Amino acid sequence: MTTPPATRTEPRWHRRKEARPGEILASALTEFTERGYAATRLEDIARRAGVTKGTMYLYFANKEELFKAVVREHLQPLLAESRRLAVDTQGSSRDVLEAMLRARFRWMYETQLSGLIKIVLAEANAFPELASWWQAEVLEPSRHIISGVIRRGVEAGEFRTGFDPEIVARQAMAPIVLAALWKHSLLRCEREPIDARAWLEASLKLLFDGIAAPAAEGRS
Amino acid sequence: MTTPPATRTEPRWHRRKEARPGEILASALTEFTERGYAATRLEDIARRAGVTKGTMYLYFANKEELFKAVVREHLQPLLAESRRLAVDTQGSSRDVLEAMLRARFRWMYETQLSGLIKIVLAEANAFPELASWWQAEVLEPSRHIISGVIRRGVEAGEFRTGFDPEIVARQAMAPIVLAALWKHSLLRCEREPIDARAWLEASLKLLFDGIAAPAAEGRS
Amino acid sequence: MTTPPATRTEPRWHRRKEARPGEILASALTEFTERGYAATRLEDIARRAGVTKGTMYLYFANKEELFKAVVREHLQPLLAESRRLAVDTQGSSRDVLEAMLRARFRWMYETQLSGLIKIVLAEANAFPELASWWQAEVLEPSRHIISGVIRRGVEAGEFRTGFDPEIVARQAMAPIVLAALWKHSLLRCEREPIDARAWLEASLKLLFDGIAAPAAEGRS
Amino acid sequence: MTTPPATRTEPRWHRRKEARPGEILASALTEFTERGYAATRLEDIARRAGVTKGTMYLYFANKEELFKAVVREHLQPLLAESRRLAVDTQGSSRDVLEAMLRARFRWMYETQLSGLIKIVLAEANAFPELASWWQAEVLEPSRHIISGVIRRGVEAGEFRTGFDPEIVARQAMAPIVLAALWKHSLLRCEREPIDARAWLEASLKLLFDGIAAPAAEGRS
DNA sequence: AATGAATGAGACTTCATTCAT
DNA sequence: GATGAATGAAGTCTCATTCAT
Repeated sequence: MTTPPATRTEPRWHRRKEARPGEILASALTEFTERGYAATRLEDIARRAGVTKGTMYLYFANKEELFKAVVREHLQPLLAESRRLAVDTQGSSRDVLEAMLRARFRWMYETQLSGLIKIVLAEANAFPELASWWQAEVLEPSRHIISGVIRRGVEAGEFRTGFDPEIVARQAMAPIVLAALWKHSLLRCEREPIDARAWLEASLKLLFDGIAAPAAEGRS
Repeated sequence: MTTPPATRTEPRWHRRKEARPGEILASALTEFTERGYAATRLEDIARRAGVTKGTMYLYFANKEELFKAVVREHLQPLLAESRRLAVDTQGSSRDVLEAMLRARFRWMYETQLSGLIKIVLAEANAFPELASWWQAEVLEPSRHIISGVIRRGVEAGEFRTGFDPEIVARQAMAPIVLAALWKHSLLRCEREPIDARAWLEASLKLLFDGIAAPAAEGRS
Repeated sequence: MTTPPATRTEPRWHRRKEARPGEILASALTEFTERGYAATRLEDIARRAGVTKGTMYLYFANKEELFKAVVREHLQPLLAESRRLAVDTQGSSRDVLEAMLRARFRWMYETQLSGLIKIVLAEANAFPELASWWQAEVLEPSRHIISGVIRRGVEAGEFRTGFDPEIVARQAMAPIVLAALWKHSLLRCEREPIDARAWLEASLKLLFDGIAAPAAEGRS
Repeated sequence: MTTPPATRTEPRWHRRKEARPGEILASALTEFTERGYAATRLEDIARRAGVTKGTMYLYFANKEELFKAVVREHLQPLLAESRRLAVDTQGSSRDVLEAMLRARFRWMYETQLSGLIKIVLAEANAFPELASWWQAEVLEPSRHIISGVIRRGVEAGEFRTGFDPEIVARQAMAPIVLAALWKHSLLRCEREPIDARAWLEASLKLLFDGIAAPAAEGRS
């Protein structure tokens, strides 16, 4: 009547069914980031997730759908977070921009989003619809928000004129995106890897020194 | 008048021993850049090069060796060019740095080196020895030269103190590297792609406004 | 009434984990014996075993490992049998030797070991480690046991002196080995194939007439 | 008039055209013996013969024809020799038989015919027509001649009755054939290889002791 | 006559996918 | 729901064969 006594002493299979897809997705993100789409074997993903190959087909139609789900699902909560970042800050444009970029750094570099960035860049040609979607959902909103803040700073006389805010926004994002890509590629080959946060801070300083209106000069 | 219908007018192949390896390498660079190492089929490379699969094995031992040869061979002439860039310039540190960065843009973005950058980033985990080599041969020398110019500018009182030249060098290279990566990934998905050169120019301006010594202020 | 035409009555495959390796090994022995290592296609082995190519890789890493496993696995039980043959007999040296050679004939000619003999001879150059192993595990023990019996027969005055027992042992084994090789090569081309057992019996007689001590003369 | 001075100083290509097929056949015999038909690459044969792959097609239609030519051509002179062996001897049946077997040993073991024996055994299934031919041209005549001598010895009262001469002939040839096979397979793996000639002599002694008529007893 | 670059059929091997258990 | 044995399409690689030079 009761569960047999000796067999099945390990509860691994007791994991909630609902947890499975998430575990697979997490495992898949790691593997896809590490090896790229084509070179990743479903068996590797399965092993890391603690399941067998067959199980994955209970949750995802095939490799391609799994891949898309990885991007989609990992991005979802991050997008929500992103939208919150846009409105939460107060103060001078510089303060807002600084807070926003630091938040984005935490968001894009320190989380698994960094892996997603690498994936999307590496697989953009194989999955153009994913790349388009990333453009539309992630990059353009991001740049739009940042350039908006810059534009307001210029209008308020806080920032210098003569720059295209769109391009300043790209340059502001550059160290964040590059650091994320580095983290999953060349970082492990570097003999004296620099601290990404130091890189961010230095480039923030550089940025603000560059765009500060002349009147605002004089601080560090 | 018209070409005779049945007779074999074009031979199935030609003896082109000297030209072949180069054609194959060029084809391979394109394909590897486009699809990544694992997803590229040797037959695709062969077709683009105008040969058959078997021919490639006359020149390269296997897929991996072909891949390494692609990186090695395409980089060689570019490295020579790079060394020349380091010494050719005269004038103020700003002028030298500006010339240097513009040259690097031409060198890294406008040539096939842009594809190599994408390849190395995407395959760094699969080919760590290649990534290490890229670090040692390309990135570190690059950064070293640029940070050297910056350091001299600081010593000459032309550039502001208070920045780590190594990090400024990274930030200076950022738009170039990012533009190169973009070119082979998201660019084709962008609805309103920006001009990479405009991006470079804007970021140069931003950079120099950021690092110019206060006395040097006042120009655009 | 008859089997339904369209419905899948026999499944494409069955789960037969325990039985598979043995079936594949049996099939492989036949094919390798028939065609030699290089000329045997994995697909032929698979078809004979009733599986597909891919299945074989579930059990054997590659063709070479499969080949080695064929030799190793088929030999194992035969070696055990061989060791038993060495001790089971009683009586005069002649009786012991006769029983031993007849047993070896049954063991080497009438079983699949005959195929192994041909394989090892044919592939000795391609797989020297296998040949060495065969030497050490099969031939040398075999000869050692047989020459031991001969030596004892000589000491007991039953066999003539003046022969090197090692060489007599070789000659005693010769018809057995040759018959085994014949069985898998020229036999099927022979117009009037002789009976291998008759060959054995005649050569036994010849042998014993040759080595019998003069005192023992007088019988058939 | 004279040969051009600087170019073509090496006379390798000067070899008589008529020598080419022979060189290729010799090289092919070695390679086929060593590796077997399927595993031998035409390029290996070509290299050993000092020519290129293409050249071989000037003399042989394809790999299979080359293989058959190897067997045919190497056998031709040996068959002539064989026919001579049959008639050249005089004396007692024993002397004739002994001379004949020693000649066959020289003929089959000490020449390249030993390689042919191995080839034919190993490839009998792949080239049954070759095997049949070998049977008809080599083995059966051989056995017929030898059993004829034995038969005459029996009729002359020199050899014992009660043996099938055909089978005695097989046993008489056994050490020769086995030694030839050994030479091209297991010999190189043997730790203490025996001398094939000693093996022959011992087995001759054994044979004659076995078949000698009782009256003829008494010698070593 | 000789070469050797080029070919392409065919082998080995991998791995996404299926499905009886 | 989960498994993992089995599949077979597709990729890498080899090598017998061809043919312009």
